[in-house]
Amino acid sequence: MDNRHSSHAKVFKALCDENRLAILEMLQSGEKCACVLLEKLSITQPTLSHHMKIMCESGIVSLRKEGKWTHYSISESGSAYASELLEKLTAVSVVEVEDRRCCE
Amino acid sequence: MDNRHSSHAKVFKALCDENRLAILEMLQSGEKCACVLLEKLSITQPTLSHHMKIMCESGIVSLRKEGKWTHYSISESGSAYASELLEKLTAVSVVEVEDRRCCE
DNA sequence: CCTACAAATAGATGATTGTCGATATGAGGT
DNA sequence: ACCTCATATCGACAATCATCTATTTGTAGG
Repeated sequence: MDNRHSSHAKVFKALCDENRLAILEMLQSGEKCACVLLEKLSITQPTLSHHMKIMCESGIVSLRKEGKWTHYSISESGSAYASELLEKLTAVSVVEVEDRRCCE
Repeated sequence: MDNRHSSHAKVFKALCDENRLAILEMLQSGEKCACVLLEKLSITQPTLSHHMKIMCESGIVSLRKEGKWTHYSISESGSAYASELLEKLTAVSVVEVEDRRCCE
């Protein structure tokens, strides 16, 4: 339907999986290498890779490549965007309309 | 895995669908009856009912029954909880650890 | 070059989810 | 009691998603 809605949904999809939330929690203490994340989760390497892709594409996580390794961290700008988005989506307009009688 | 993570994921799942975001947008201008929401979306009544259940269970939306009708509105407390949750999940701890060398 | 290792991609599969039509529930009005 | 209308629930189905194994890509060292 609305393209904007599907792009917004993408941001929150990053937060809809238990493993991704666990990853986010680990990243709160700072940048982590994929291999470190991997050894603390009960998932395989391709699955981790898949989750990291989703999180990066949502903007909430960013990555830094260094030789063979990939380091992930929480993107402060991406997180701020997600927070602003959530605030905007749930903001109730002050104008409490009178005639909200709809069907009677 | 962690029960807490799956309960947190539930909150964001409410925001992961285009139709649900469209509904949320409609609710921003105030409480709406299900029938009003229905006529503006290209989905059937059972599908709307399903989406509203998910949104109510997430806490972001609350409902008020009035005779035959059900009126939905954005829950300010539920939204505030979601916002706080997002802030907490993406908060980076100030202690930028030195030895984050992981694998070399 | 060749090997070793980290991460990404491809393809398959089972689970979850969004969607529908059909039916049930529940609340008024006649 | 019965009918009508709004909403919820049921059961089925298709699409999406998380997960796996196998393979490819890419980087660094011998």
